[in-house]
Amino acid sequence: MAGDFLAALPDVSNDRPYLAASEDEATKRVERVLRSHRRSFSAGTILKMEREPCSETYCMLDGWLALSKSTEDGHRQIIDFMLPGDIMNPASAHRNTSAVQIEGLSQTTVSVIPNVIWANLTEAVPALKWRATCMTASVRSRMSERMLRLGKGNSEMRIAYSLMELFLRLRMIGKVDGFSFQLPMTQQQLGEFTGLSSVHVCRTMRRLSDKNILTTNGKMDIVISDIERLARSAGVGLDTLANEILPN
Amino acid sequence: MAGDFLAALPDVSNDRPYLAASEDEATKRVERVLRSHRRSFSAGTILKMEREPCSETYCMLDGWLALSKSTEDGHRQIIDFMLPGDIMNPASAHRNTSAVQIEGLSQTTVSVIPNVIWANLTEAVPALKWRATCMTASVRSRMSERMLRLGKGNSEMRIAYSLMELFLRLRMIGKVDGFSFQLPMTQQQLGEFTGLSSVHVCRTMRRLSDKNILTTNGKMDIVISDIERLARSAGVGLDTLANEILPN
DNA sequence: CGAAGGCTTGACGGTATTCAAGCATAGTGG
DNA sequence: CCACTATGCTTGAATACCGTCAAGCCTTCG
Repeated sequence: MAGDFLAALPDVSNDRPYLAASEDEATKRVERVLRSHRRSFSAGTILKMEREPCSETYCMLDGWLALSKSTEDGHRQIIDFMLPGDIMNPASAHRNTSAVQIEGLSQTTVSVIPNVIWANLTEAVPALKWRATCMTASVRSRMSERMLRLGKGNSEMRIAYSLMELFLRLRMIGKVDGFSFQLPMTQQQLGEFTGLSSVHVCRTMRRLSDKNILTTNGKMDIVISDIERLARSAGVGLDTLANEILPN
Repeated sequence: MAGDFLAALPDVSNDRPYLAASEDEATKRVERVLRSHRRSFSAGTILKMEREPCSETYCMLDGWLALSKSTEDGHRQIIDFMLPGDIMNPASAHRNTSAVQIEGLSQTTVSVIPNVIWANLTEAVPALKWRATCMTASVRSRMSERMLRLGKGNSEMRIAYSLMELFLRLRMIGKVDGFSFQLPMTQQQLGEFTGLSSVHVCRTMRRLSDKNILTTNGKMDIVISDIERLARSAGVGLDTLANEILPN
């Protein structure tokens, strides 16, 4: 499991000459910390509410989490999804409360690591710190892309972009089979991600389906049948987007 | 100038026992680096284009910057504004290109510090590193709040929220006089920030003005006359928002 | 004084929301 | 095995919100 957090890393030792412990020892230490703070949650569990005290860093081991915020009148916006290998600190600027609600979309395994321990760990394992830095940039990049489409895109662009983003992220962690993948969420939740009503998500996906850009079976099993046109609908090139939002 | 980046800091030495150089020496070193990389730009200057190579960290000394992304058909979304005291690294996940376009909205002074130098500096001055961490959380928090409103809010909520956010940020750096402040941007640009057309920005601000919530003079000089009702329109409490988005 | 840029207002049309009803599927208990 | 329910997807109709187009006005600057 811990391997997930170190294996995919670029060789950092060349350009960042930290005084690292030996590779093996670092790996073991990371593994130990991840294991000892490991917790599992079933789908639908709310791990943290908005503004609840929070001083932990979350390392995703398996499953999906949704980070969301809600208005007083009950509307909800999903800010981001967390997938295996992702690292997240949900703290607001005040540093001791969570800026978002954290909810499991599926059976989920997470290491919830107190910030003090996390700080020590990243000090000791530069590769992990580097990974966290890349993650921060990755989150910011994809949030920016989504903001652009929330502000200026129509429903087709929003849905197409979201599917592209999730496809790329899932592909990186080996969770797609060719061009098909499954999203553990309802159309309602995809709407909360894209800023659309569930009804309009349905209509928009049908339109994409009618254009033979993708196929669905009504259970959020997606097959992209024309990635080029999907990318065009999303308003971004596949490789361009991959470079921008995937941590390297 | 450098004082701006250290003065407002919380006393970190208590809960984060880094081996810090003496206060004075650290301050001098930060001042030296900031000064030697200082650059000034006039309003309208584009400092960086989207996807342009970028390996620098930006420390705002004076003025306003807008970070934006554009669609192929020419629509633009302003992702965030940078104000004096802010620290930003515009890198995408790929780490060597900028995820956003950077443009000056006013006469601006910035220290543009190569990442290697920045890394050394923050290693040597823990207070600065802590500030950068707070800035990261602050940016993420306010982006989340804005995403919520881009996705689920109407024009009044978007405008009201944006004015609240900018009011709070400006107040923190001493740029408001009571409840009045100036925004160095056109209604077109405020629309690019809120995901609205300039025409609708105009109408919405007029509506807020008709309700006696604020007054404008058509030159982006804003006076908030009823902060409580502005907060209600924005869908957030003033203090709640301050806690969430202002670095402490 | 003329030109340029930005604000304002009206009219119109398009996109997305809401409300409502019907359908399909999976799970439950008799 | 079969109602029965709950949940989510689908589709239609009516409505609301916002964008676009267009014209007029004001201010600033050369």
